[in-house]
Amino acid sequence: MSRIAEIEPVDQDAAVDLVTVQQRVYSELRTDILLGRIAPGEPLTIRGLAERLGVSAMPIREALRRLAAERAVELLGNRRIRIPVMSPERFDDLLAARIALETEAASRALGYVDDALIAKLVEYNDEVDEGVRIRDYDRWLAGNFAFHRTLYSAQPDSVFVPLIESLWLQIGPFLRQALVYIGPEFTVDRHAEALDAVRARNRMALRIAIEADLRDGITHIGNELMRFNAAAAAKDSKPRKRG
Amino acid sequence: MSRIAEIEPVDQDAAVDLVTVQQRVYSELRTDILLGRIAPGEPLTIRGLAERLGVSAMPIREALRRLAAERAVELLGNRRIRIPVMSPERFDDLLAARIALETEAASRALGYVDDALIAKLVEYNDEVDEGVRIRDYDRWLAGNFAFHRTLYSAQPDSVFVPLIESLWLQIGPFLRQALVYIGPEFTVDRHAEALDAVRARNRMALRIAIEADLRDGITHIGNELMRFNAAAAAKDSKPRKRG
DNA sequence: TGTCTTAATATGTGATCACATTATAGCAGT
DNA sequence: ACTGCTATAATGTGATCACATATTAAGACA
Repeated sequence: MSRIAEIEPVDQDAAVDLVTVQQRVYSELRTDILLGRIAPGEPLTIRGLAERLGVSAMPIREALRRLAAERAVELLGNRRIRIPVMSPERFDDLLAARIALETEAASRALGYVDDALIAKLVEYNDEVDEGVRIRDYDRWLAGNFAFHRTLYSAQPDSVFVPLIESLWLQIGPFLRQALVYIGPEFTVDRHAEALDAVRARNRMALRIAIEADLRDGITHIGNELMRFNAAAAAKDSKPRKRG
Repeated sequence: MSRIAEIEPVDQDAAVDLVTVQQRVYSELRTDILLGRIAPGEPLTIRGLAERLGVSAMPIREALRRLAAERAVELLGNRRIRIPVMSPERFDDLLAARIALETEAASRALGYVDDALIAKLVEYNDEVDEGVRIRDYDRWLAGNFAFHRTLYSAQPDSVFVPLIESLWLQIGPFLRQALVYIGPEFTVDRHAEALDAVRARNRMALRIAIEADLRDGITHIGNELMRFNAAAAAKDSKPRKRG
């Protein structure tokens, strides 16, 4: 590397400066899906996304390939890509998988938590409450996921976290829809109990709190699926569009 | 579609005729990793694989991107790709994740099993035994995975199966190494107990059998990790090569 | 007005090329 | 022999183009 090149600041003007374009695209699409900014069943196209994000097709292709492997998007095979649709059976499966993985991940992460991490958990929990207060769905969802991810990620290089995040990506778009449908003030969580269990380093109590958090918080939302889908089916005949 | 095109058999001469080149490449690499034909830590290159499989770089790139999302390969970031290496902590994590997911998946699939599926399970179990008898590692590994996958896949469109297979891909290369190291005749499984539980439609017994199968069969192998890695570390100073 | 056929458009896939950056081999200096 | 520098080779990333095929729009016929 020459001395002249040091003058150039390697073009890190953007706020998020990930090393490759594809990582930025992936990160962006991933957040959109996780927070449900893209609706279930919504079609995506490589060229459309490329134009919208101002990049060529290559980074989009590789980002979508990765998201497809995580089941965040669906490659239909007839040259069509979309966000997967939710069904009662799939929702039940996703909840069961979340409980199985997240209770175990929490239990195994417990040995690594310190006061600094607990402080972050409290912070994210406050974000969730704030999201409910001002009806900010993005903040509610992001805070919720951050709370859980921070806990599980206490264990370094966990194999659980990528699997769990794949489940979140699958449930995110529907969760957002359901959340808007029922309103955030009717949500419930067991974060306080989980925090107590974490502080007491009580493994069993933590498992119970996590399972209760998912079951109460999610099934409550998920039970609205049938009537929600019924309502959606009524207007399903009308076509939709989005770049 | 014109009538003339019907004469052309759409070029399905190959035994495995998946619709896209990338699917064939993915399937091929995936099998190689799952059965441990590629060793942990082994480097891969796009151009090398492209030449070896007789295709261009594009299908390789997309297949590797997908495999990376499944944690079957590792993108180091310094323009280097490799099969992930195993560590005692990661092995312990993988086993715990397998138990958490596979016991639940088995339990949930139990309601869908019929006699035809049980017959297939018996068949795959025979494959495992045959693999032990003639010391065929590929057959042993493939039979084992087929046994479990067939059981879990009894439930249609399971969200568990892709997650579980990601874990298999992560454990495959090491499992093969360990298997060669200790010899297949020292392996144990609890497939018979699992089959009994399946036939009796006994959920709890099935969960216990699956957990025992994984714990006894895998930890026994995994406990050899330390001395195996110690032996490998001795010759690690010598450089390796492979296309 | 509805349905089948046909033309036009759009889309994912694959191939090839250019490029920045990294690793590796070669080589001098001590 | 060993270390540090240099030049060469190799690698992943991104861009652009061609192509087969699926979808959609248009139109003809009844």
